[in-house]
This record gives sequence, structure tokens and C-alpha cells, in this order.
Amino acid sequence: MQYWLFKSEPDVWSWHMQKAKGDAGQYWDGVRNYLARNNMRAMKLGDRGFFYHSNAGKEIVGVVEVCALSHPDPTDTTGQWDCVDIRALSDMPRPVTLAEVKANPALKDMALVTSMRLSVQPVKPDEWAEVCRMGGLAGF
DNA sequence: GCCAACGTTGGC
DNA sequence: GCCAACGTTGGC
Repeated sequence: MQYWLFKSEPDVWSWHMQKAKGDAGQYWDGVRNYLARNNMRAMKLGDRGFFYHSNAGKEIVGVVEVCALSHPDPTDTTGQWDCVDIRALSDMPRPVTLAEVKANPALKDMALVTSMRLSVQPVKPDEWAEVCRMGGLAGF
């Protein structure tokens, strides 16, 4: 299993809205960046991801699961952009802020810090475990 | 609202 | 294929 991080502006698509979709999940549309697209193409069913609120928020608020493999983005007319579906699995008991991530030496190489603008990022297993620990989340 | 970082576009 | 101009993202 691999780990990822999905960024969303809460004004556009929030964790609250994601959770309201329940187990059916939601396709992650609107990605128009090749690296982010390629990351989604590499995802497998059951891969886990953090849900991050950019701009307003700047914190990791929950955990999601990939529930549909990469497929054409329904909002794209050019045929070159894809998306996966994700569903909410759990809240972060304590949201982990960007400031906390930056302040933690163990997370200094996290893509959230080094590739600030990438909207769909890979997360290493040790980074995943550390963020879960910081957020008070066990069993993921 | 500003601006730095950085990805994309397009002229050559 | 290089690189300058431009547009967008996202932290502050």
C-alpha cells in the first residue's frame, strides 16, 4: 500500500463535503498538473491519503482511501486529465497544521514542505506514521 | 492583497 | 529545444 496527500481549498471542496459523500466517495476532479496526474495514475485501490486544507486552514484534517482507480476526469474536455475517486475514512482527532509539519525535523523532506504547490503528493511510510502520531490517530 | 515559487506557453 | 514571459498556487 502507498500513501498520498490530497490538497483542497476548503472554500471549494472541504473535508466536511467529502465526508458527506460517505462510502460512495467522490472523484477528485480539477487536477491540471502532470505530476499530480501521474501520481493519481499510480494509485491502487485501498491506498490511503491525507486530506489537506490549503489556504484557509493549512492543516491535515482527515484520512481518505482510494476507492476507484484513475479514470478520465469528467470535467475535462481535452481527454488528457484523469482522476481517482476517494472516500473519507477518519477525522484527524487533532488536525496537524502546516506549521507543526514544518517544525518537525522528521518531516523536513515531506512534499508538503518541499513541493508546496503540488496538489497530489506521495507520502513516505515513516512520514505517514509520524503525522498520524501527531494527529492522535491510531490504526491507519 | 501581496508576492515568491514554479509550472506552462510560445517565440525563436 | 531553449528560455523569457506569463499565469497560477498558496503561504503569509
